[in-house]
Amino acid sequence: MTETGTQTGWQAVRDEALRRIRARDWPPGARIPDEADLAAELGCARATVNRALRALAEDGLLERRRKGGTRVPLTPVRRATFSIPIIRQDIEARGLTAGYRLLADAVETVPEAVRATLGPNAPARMRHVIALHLADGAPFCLEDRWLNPAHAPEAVRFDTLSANEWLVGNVTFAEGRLSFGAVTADADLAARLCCAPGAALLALDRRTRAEAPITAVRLIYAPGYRLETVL
Amino acid sequence: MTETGTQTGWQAVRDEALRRIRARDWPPGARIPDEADLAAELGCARATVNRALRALAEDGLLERRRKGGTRVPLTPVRRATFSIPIIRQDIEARGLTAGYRLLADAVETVPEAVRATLGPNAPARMRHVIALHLADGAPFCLEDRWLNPAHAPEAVRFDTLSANEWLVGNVTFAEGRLSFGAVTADADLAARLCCAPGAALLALDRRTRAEAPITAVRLIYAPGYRLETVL
DNA sequence: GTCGAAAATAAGTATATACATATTATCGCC
DNA sequence: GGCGATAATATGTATATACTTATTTTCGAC
Repeated sequence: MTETGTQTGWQAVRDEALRRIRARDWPPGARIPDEADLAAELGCARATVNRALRALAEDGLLERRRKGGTRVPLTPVRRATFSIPIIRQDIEARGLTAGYRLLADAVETVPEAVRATLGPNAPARMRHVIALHLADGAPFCLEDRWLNPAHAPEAVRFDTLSANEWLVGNVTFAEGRLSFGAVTADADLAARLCCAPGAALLALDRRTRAEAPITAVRLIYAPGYRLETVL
Repeated sequence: MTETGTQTGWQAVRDEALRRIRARDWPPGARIPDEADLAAELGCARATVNRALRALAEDGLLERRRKGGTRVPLTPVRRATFSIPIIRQDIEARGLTAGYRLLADAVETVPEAVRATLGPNAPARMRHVIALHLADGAPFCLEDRWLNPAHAPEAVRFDTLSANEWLVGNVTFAEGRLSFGAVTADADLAARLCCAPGAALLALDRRTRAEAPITAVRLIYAPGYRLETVL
């Protein structure tokens, strides 16, 4: 089929499907024509339709089942994808100069609250690395990290390069979990992030592992930090 | 090529590529073998390799360029995908009973702070809908929404069905933005969410539009709410 | 009407072939 | 060494054909 603008065939099919969903030609709950029929109607290959509809299913806008066909869900679960860069690049992308200050780095016994989140094969003692990331000299986020010495022996120093950045370049993980929540700045946290005690701060928790845990980190952002994406 | 377990060929190729990235067979910054070479090595079609590597690129783990080939990025920008269900289903997925209470619904002049976020063709007056979502009778989140009457005329009532849910079933959008951050509970918010004033709360903002804005909503979650995903 | 088995079907995938296109490398000229 | 043009290349996409597989429907026995 002919393209419009720079769109490729499968993207044009996807957008036509979106248009039909939006116009309620295909209302919520409805089963849509199968791939072969759509291909005939739109003058393209079944594989092209498949590619287009799979993309919409990945975004949560369609539900697909072999034999069962493709439906517009009654209550779609929309998917939102956020980009998670390394901290320095997050800062630089905001047009700011990134700074870094290592605050602590010692092997310590892992507190039970952290240990409980690590999963199987967790070591009893890990490196506890605390660092402050600055944007144009002002606190941007605090990195509070437990790090498996098996993956980052003490010879690896985080005096100038953050653990956040070192890990990305040196360790790849098999599984990871990411979560966000809000925390209240206590006096210590407020001092480090230069904000009022009691301020609401966004906290990002990430745990990664291979056969054993690699790291558990909490990034606590200065007030006002927001994660954004397009839907 | 032969599959392992229930994995299909392209998934097996993807996982082999991940294994090589993880093992640093393909270190950060390295250009990896091109698709035709990998296809020959792995005993499958180039299209199969293409499918596998595109998936990794979509996750931010590889960078691809026509002619330039495929590289492991020096500093990958990992992508994290969150599922955004309707609020009632978010509650029910936690094994809790969803409740709903409409607190306010009136056409009002849109405050400048909200209006500024709406983009072109924003109406001066919109429905301001405030509702509380309950989980097992306890406040779960507050829905503070500005809604374009062109998309939801006043005849549409939100006494028992939330705007959040009604919109999903009745209006599809062309563009949307999603962001979240942390806010501090003031006295009013604390009363509604049954938490202490000063508590840190996760706030999720969503704006959707077609030719004109559809809605701008802020969901403010009770303390402890976390957005989670796997990496 | 229920149940298990079999058939049918629609999506999921694999491949080969071909073409498109965004880059990167090379070349000739200055 | 720089520049613009050209060639080369590796990914991106389209198609046809075939096969796989997860469902859904149908069927026959009871």
